Amino acid sequence: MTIKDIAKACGVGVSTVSRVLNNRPDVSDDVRRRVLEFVDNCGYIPNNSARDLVRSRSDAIGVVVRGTGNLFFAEMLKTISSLIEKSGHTMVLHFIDSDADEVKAGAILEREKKLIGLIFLGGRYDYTPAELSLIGVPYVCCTYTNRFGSLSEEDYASVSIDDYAAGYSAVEHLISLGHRRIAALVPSLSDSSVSELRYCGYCAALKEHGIEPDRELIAEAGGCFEIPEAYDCMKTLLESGVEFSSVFAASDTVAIGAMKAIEDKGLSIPGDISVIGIDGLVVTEYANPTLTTLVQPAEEMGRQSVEMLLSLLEGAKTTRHLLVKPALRIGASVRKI
Amino acid sequence: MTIKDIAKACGVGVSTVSRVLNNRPDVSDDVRRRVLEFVDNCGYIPNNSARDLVRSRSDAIGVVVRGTGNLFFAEMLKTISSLIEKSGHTMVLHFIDSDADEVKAGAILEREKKLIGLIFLGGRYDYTPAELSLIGVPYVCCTYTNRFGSLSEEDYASVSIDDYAAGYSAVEHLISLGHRRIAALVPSLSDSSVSELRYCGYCAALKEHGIEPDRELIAEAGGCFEIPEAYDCMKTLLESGVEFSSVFAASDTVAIGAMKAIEDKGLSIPGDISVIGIDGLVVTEYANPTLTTLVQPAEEMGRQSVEMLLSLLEGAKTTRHLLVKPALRIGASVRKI
DNA sequence: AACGTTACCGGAAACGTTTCCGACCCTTCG
DNA sequence: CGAAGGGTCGGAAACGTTTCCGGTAACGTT
Repeated sequence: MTIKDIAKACGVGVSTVSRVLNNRPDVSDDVRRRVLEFVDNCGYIPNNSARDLVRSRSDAIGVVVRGTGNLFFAEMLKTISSLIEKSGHTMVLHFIDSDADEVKAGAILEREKKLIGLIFLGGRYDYTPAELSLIGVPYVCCTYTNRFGSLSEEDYASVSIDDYAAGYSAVEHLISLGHRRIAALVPSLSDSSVSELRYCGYCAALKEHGIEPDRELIAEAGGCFEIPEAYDCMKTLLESGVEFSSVFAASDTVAIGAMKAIEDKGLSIPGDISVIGIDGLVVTEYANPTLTTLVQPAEEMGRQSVEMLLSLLEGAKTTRHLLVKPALRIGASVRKI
Repeated sequence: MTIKDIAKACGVGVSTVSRVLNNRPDVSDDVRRRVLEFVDNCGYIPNNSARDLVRSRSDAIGVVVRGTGNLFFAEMLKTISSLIEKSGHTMVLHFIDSDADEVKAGAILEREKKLIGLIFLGGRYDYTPAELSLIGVPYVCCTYTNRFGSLSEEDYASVSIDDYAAGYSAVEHLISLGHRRIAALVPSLSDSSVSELRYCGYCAALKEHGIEPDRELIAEAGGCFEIPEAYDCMKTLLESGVEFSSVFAASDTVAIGAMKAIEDKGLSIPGDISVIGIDGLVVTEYANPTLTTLVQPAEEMGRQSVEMLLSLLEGAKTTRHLLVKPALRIGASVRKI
C-alpha cells in the first residue's frame, strides 16, 4: 500500500494524497475528506525511508547519555522516550563512556542517522562554541549549566536543576544542624558541570558560614557518579583518619556507595556520620536509612527537555534555559549534632 | 558525497562502488582497493534512507521494555545498546506499561520503523503462537521462559535465567538456614512468566522439604517489580498479623521495597525477618543490609540476547534457548534460625 | 577456430515519497 | 469581453542506493 495506490483508489493524483497526508493547503475539503477516509480504513503505513530520502533528513531525535551507572538518567529516560514517541518522532539512544566526548559522539550520530535534534544527558563543563558548532541541528543540554561562561546564552539550550544551589542547600542543611567538618565526595570535577557546580555550592556554603573548605575533606571519585567508585573513594577517606561529622555526596548514587563504606567500617548513619545526597532517586527513598537529599524532578526535567527541543525544531528562535529549583527531601541520614 | 561521486572519481560505475561498499564479490582486487582508499579519505557517509528504501527494510533492531521501574532492565540496556550499535545496527527503544501488550507493541513498531529484529525485555507468560505470528521478523524473548508450554521450542528464541531454579534455590537457601514460615512477595503473577516461575520454584522448594505453601503467606504485588508497590504489599502483609521468619522477594527491586517496609515497622533484618531477592542488582550490593540474592548476570544476558538475534538475522535456523544458571550471592539479609 | 565459461563491470530500473511546475477552471475586474 | 489571478489538482523529476541484466574480455576446451 503506497500513496500511489491510495491515489488510484481515490481517483486523484499522488501529489494530492501527499498534500492531504501532510496537512497542506491547496486541497479542497471534499477531496481531503475522501482521501482521509480511505486512508483510515486501509491500514496504510507511510514509508519513512522514502520520506527521509527526499527530504534528506529523518524524524529521529538523538539522546546521548553520559554516565550510564547514574540511575537518575534511567529515571529520566522513560519520560523522554515516551514523549519523543508521542510527538511522532523516533528516539535514537546512544550511551557513551564517562571519558568520551559527547559532542563528537552527537555530531557523528547526527550525520549517520540524519537526526533532526539532540538531547544531551550528563554534560561536561567546558564546552566551547567551536566544539558545539560541530552539531548542525537543534539540541538541548539536559543536566548541564553553563555556569563558567565558556558559552553565551544563545549558543545552546539547557534544562537542569540549579546544581550550585543544590550543593549549597545541602551543605547549608548540614551546617544548620551543627555540622562543621563536612567531607565532600565528588566525581571527577573536570568531567562534569554538574559535579563542578555542586562542589562550588559546597564551598560557597561553607565560606558563607565562616568555614574554610579543607582540602583534606574533599575526595574526588573517579567515574561518573558510579556506586562502586564512590564506595572506594569513601573508604579511602575514612582510612585516611581525617575527622568529619558528615558527608556531602554529590549525587544519590555517590551517597549509596558512601553509606555502604561507612557502615562497613562499623560506623552508623547518622549516629557517627551524617550523609546527604542530591538527586532524589526513588531507590534512596527506600534505603536504610532513608537518604536526605535534594530532589531534582526527573520526570519534569525529561519533559521540559523534550518540549524545549520540539519548540526549537518548530523554529522557535528563543533558546531557553530552564533552571529547576532543587527541593530538600528530609530522610533519616542526617542528624543534629 | 554519494556513491555516484565516488564512482566518477574512481572511474568506475556506481554498481561497482556499491559492490565494494557491501563487500560483494565480482570486483577485482585492484578496483576494490582503489575505491576503498578513496572512500576512506573522502568522509563519505552512506545514506541509510536510500538503502532502506530500495531494500524496503531498515537496519534497526527494536527493543521493547516492559516494566520500566525494574532496575535490572536498566543494567541490561547499556550492554544491549552498545552491542547493537557495534554490530552496525540502530536500536529503537520502546517502553511500555506493565499492563500493555508487548507483542502488539512490537508488531506495530516493526511495521512503522521497518525493523529487522526485536528483543523483548520482560515478558508475559501466556504467549500463543497466533499472537507471536503477528511479528514478522526474528525476535528474542529475553527474561522469558516458556515453562508452561503454550509455545513449542521452534516458535521463539529466548534468553533468561532459570527463574524456576532461582526461586527454588532462594527458598532452599532459606530452608537450609532453618526457615519454615517463608512469605512470598511476587508481582502480578498473571503478568509475567518471570514472576510466575519464581513463584513456582518457591512452592516446589517448600513442598520438597515437606512444607505446604500457605496462601496467607503469599502476597501479590501490583505492577511490574516496582519498588513502591512492593513496599505497600509488604506493609499489608506485616499488618495482617501472619507470622513468618523470612521473605522470598521475587526480585531485588521487590526486596528493596520489602526491606523498607519491614524496617519501618521497627523490625530488623535479618534479626526479626530475613529477606532474599533475585537479580543481583548492583545497588543491592550496597544496601543495608547487603541483600542475599540470586544473581542473574545482566551484561551476559544482554550480550547473549543480541548475539542470538544477530545469528537469527543471519539466517540461523536453529532457534536457541539459553537458560543461565542463577548464582547465589550471600549478603547479610538472611540469618540462621 | 569456434564455442562455452568465468570474472568483472556498467547501465538503468526500481524503491515511495515530496515538491516543483504547469494546467485547468472559475471568479473578478478593467 | 479579455485578461488576471486565485484555488485546485496532476505529472514528473528528484532523492541515493541496490540489484538485475546484459556486455566485454580473457581463457580453456573441443
